[in-house]
Amino acid sequence: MSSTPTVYDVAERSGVSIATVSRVYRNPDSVREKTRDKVLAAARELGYVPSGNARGLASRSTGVLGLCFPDYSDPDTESEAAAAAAGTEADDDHAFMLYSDQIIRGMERAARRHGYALLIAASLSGGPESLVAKVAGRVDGFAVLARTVPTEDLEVISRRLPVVMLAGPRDPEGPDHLDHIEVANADGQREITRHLIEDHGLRRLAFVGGVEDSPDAQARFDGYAAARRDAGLPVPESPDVRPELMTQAEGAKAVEALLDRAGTQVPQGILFANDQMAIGALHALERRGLRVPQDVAVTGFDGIPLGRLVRPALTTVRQPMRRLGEEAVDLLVHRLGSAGSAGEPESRVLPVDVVRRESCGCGAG
Amino acid sequence: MSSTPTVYDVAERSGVSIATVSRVYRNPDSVREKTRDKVLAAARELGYVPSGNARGLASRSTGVLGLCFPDYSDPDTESEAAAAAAGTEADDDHAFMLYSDQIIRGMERAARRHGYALLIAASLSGGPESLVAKVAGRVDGFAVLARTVPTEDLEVISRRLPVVMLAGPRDPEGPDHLDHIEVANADGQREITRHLIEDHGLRRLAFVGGVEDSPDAQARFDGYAAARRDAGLPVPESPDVRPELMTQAEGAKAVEALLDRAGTQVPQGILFANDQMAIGALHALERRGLRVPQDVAVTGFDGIPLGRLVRPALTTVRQPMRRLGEEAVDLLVHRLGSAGSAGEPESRVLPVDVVRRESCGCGAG
DNA sequence: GTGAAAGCGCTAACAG
DNA sequence: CTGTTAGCGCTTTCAC
Repeated sequence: MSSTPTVYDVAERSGVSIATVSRVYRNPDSVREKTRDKVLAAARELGYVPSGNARGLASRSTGVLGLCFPDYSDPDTESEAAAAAAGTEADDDHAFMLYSDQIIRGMERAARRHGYALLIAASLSGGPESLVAKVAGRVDGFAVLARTVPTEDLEVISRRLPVVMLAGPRDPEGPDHLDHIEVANADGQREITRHLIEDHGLRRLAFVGGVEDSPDAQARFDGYAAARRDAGLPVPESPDVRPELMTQAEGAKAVEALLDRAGTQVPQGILFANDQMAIGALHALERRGLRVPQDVAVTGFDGIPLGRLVRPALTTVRQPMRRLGEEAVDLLVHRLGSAGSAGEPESRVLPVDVVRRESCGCGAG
Repeated sequence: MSSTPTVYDVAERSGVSIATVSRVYRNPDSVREKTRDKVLAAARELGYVPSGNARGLASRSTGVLGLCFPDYSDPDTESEAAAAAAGTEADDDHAFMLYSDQIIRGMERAARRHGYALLIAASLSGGPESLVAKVAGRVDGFAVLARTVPTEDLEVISRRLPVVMLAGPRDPEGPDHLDHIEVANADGQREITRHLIEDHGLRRLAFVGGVEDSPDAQARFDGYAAARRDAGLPVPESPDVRPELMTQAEGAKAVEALLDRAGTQVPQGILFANDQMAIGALHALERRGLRVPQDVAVTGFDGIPLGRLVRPALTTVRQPMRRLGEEAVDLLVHRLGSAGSAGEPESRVLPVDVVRRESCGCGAG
């Protein structure tokens, strides 16, 4: 800690100019080896570490990319401790990778390949002071998970540095100079629905949707509806059940509701807007004495790791979350390149794929 | 992205001085509301975002904490693509959270609570240029996963800002002003070994160690040896098998080696230095017609989520990886506080706990 | 409550 | 290959 040496100190101690010290750190080969060693030695003795801030200021670039994601995990300090103490399944939701963890991993790796580090922050509210603002001020460009940052803030920020929006539909109200990456929610749900209808011959289907304001869940429902239309089945206005949260517990509750309501006309297949709910449903169905997939087929959406391990293994639509992160970095790096800054906002849709496992009636694999 | 407005632009446009603009962003209450609104409005119109670099430079603090972790996942671009294409279990290792993912999560949350953002980087080599140096220059303090950064670099860096070392034993050769957090590897392994010996009455035990230079694995072996000593059993010099990697595949291989070597004297219990290997072993044992735990007990170390899902569920020693991250942040924040900078280097050992599941012969739970 | 001036530690031309 | 000279955009005393 103490006095914090600077280029001047190192320069003086090694008998060169500050410019040379700077060069040693920025482009070592541009300095004669002997000089370089002298500088490095002095730096070591002094405990010199270049200030990223000063560097960034002078060179107008940070070498850092950012990611802002929603503040999921936070209603915790108490509830998590409780879950841990009880050893309940509640922390399953925590033990496995979250959407954001996967994206972080994808971005970190891609960033590293391009020589960037990654700054992450779960965003809170907006305004000045906000973490988003902090991130924005410290990176060369960043990605934002949908609905994390007030559109208004993004509007301002995206005028100053590249921002790519992840997941969620392109917001027509939002700033129009944002790049945007999403996955093919509707296509995926449509295809998995088609699979149930055509390949397994199921007709009595039910769809369990997502929370009110989730555009992803909405798109998935649209895909479901489209597949029904394709097959000449009645097209519903809205999901058969619309849970409060998209958790395992809510999935189980949705099943109860569906069965209670159905009487003897139990659906032949239940499609869930995400894996968590589908997995919760598996347990609930078992408790009600219904076999999956013999009595009722079940499908999810996301492709979380847990889905492969439950019995029966969950048929689902897999989203390439890691790739989402990687593509985000690619897009940012491209924008940062001399070529990129100009172009039109780009919007990519990543393909998803249907993973047929046991819960739909397909064999394993 | 065009001209990048500064405090001067905002000041001019709103008819105040740059000092006032600065105040609006740093301490809004110190400015009359009317003035503040004027400034904010101008900022919005201009698309002004405060430069974190300039701020950091002027105030000598960044509001960011860092984490450097080893570059695990990288032999990838090809091998991962292959695994994905084949849909093999190879990507199991990827699907689940890694050690570093858990720590990232823990740190991110704790950092956020303290108003910090988190900068992460998988470190490459050392020297100038290195990512570590970049991280060091852009944060107020950071954590390093053991053996990630050349000790020499840390020596220099830790003189300038707080660094906390994660996992791995305290390095007596290393810089002595580093704080340090590790988990009770030896204690945990000793306790789980005792459990097998005393509670299950097993005597013919085998220990599968870790890679050569892993101090964690070494400590675990020490714990195993200690438990044997406690029980009056012969104390081995070294693990019965020492794999190249600590993966599922290597765990399976270790089992083969052990069984081939054992003849009819099959061990009654096999203890693995981590969960991955133990899980791989479960499959291998099954293939060889041995039942777990009836014929042979198996234990792991780490407490990864997958261990709870395999059959039989894995008895293991759980490390509090999230807490590792949280404690790291606490330590850093404390050092950063006026009080902290002084104190002696601190070394914490986090307790682990034995999770008794099925693979040792205990019932579920 | 607000302004003026002096850096923070580095990079970036330009000379030599 | 190395030195000189300006700032980069903000925070900070210190006056007013």
